[in-house]
Amino acid sequence: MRQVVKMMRVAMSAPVAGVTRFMSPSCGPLSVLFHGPVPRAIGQEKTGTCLWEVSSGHRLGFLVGETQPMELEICLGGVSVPHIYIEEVAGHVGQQVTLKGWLYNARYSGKLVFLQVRDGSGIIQCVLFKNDVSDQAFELARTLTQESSCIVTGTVREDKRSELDYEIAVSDLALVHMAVDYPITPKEHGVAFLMENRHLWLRSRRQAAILRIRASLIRAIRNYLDSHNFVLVDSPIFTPAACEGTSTLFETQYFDEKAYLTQSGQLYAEASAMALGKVYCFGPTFRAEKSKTRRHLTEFWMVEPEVAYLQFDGLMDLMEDFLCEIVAGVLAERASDFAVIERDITALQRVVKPFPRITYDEAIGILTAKGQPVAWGDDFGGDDETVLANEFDRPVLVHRYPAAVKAFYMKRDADNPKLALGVDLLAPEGYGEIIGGGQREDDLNELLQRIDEHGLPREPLEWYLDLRRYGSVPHSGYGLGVERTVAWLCGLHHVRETIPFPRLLDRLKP
RNA sequence: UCCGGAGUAGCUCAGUCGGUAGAGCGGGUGGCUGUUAACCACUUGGUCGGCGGUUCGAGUCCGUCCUCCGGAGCCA
Repeated sequence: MRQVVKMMRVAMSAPVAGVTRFMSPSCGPLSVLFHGPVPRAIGQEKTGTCLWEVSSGHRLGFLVGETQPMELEICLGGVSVPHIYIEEVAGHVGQQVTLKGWLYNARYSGKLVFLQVRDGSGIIQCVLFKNDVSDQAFELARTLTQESSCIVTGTVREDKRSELDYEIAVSDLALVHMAVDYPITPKEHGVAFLMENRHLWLRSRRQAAILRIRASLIRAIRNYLDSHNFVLVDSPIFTPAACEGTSTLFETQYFDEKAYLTQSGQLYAEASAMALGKVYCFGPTFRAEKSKTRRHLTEFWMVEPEVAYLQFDGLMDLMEDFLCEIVAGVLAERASDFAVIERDITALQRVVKPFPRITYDEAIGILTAKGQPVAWGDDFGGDDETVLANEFDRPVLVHRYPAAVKAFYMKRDADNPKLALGVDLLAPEGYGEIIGGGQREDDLNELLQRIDEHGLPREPLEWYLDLRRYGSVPHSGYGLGVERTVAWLCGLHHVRETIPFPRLLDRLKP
């Protein structure tokens, strides 16, 4: 809280040039309020009022090259007004604070101005009465444009007329930079336009809330794995060749040879698990598939835990416990953001153990009964997953798929070799598969046979086969797609809003 | 890649039967001491996606290309 001990007022008439020095009689912070043209020393060119805080010291010097008159208020020997974030205002009621942010929206009513200011942590309404502030500050408030950066000083007070129950009674306002013709107005816009302006769209209340939820989810994932003694061992982004399946890879030049961007860190995670037991990798993944749906990105983030000596039933237990804890963690941390995006979280609060577990065969039965038959041996489509998920009030685990539709490294079910020990976790409300996992084939000869059946070359997989030559053990793991999970948590129609700068089939910019 | 839809003011859109290019928002000016995507008055603003064709005349009809949107397959 600022406690002004002494105030000096210095009026200067134009033209004044050179260095002006003020000697402070004591140590301590120094606040300077400039009325009129701001000195060049601050790097400003526009007229206005500027709050300049000098951390400590006795001497203040600046260039005055303006041709307009200038007036200074110098507050000496006091404590400067503390800068706080909007999310902290509840703890500063009745106190004078400084907010540093951007203008989100404004309304004017004659001698009264309402500024909605955002600072990344939230949005708060700042009120200026003409009679309570300087003419310069009031004029600035009237002309401040959307997304102009500004510094607000004022008193926090509770007021039910404001959306957040709090508002700032402004005593001073300073311009940092005036924005000109900000493209995204407070009215409605189309998705195409917003995606073109994604770098600015992020500033909107809704997008910021989604990104905070994403960050919270990633933190919850790391917290879970780190606290359960998983070791973070990241997999490479550059990979030498297509090791898995038919998915298209992004090709890039790696000095004198070709390299590909990773489409999964799993094979490397298996090697890491043989070294460190319980591991996970967490990074971007690239798929050059020509997929054009609400569930697909060409670049997305995936966390892939892998555990040595973990077998199939234990894997499903782990997936279940993991998902329950990370969902609960995000709900606890970001309740206000779920409110901002108007997500009804009662469905998310039902994400508790145990999850229903059904076999592929049982899933086929459900789909047939629901009038959406699937031939045995086919994989499920998006609509099939939605029908299955709608049968339950929480995520469902679908396990033991036909081996033919699963990757070469999946271990076969000992009770039925036509089935693979793979499991997908389907999110409720039609969000589909957010986790895919399985027990890995640990027998060298079986694995060689699978590789041949899938028509894959052995040579680039020799290092992977070494894992079955030198102390092979049963092991399992899974991969969770961050964006699909965020889309489900937020109730979004499309994954493109779950990542700051989405990369899609037809979008590489911005 | 396939199927469907759309491109008109900075943004969201309307534009009838082929006959002078429209609205709201935004920007600008003025008004208003409690506004909530504020409101009121005035004002500014156009390569009708590109190219070609039909026609006295094309935003409108035809051809073609481009871009975007939605969906499918594949997958997280």
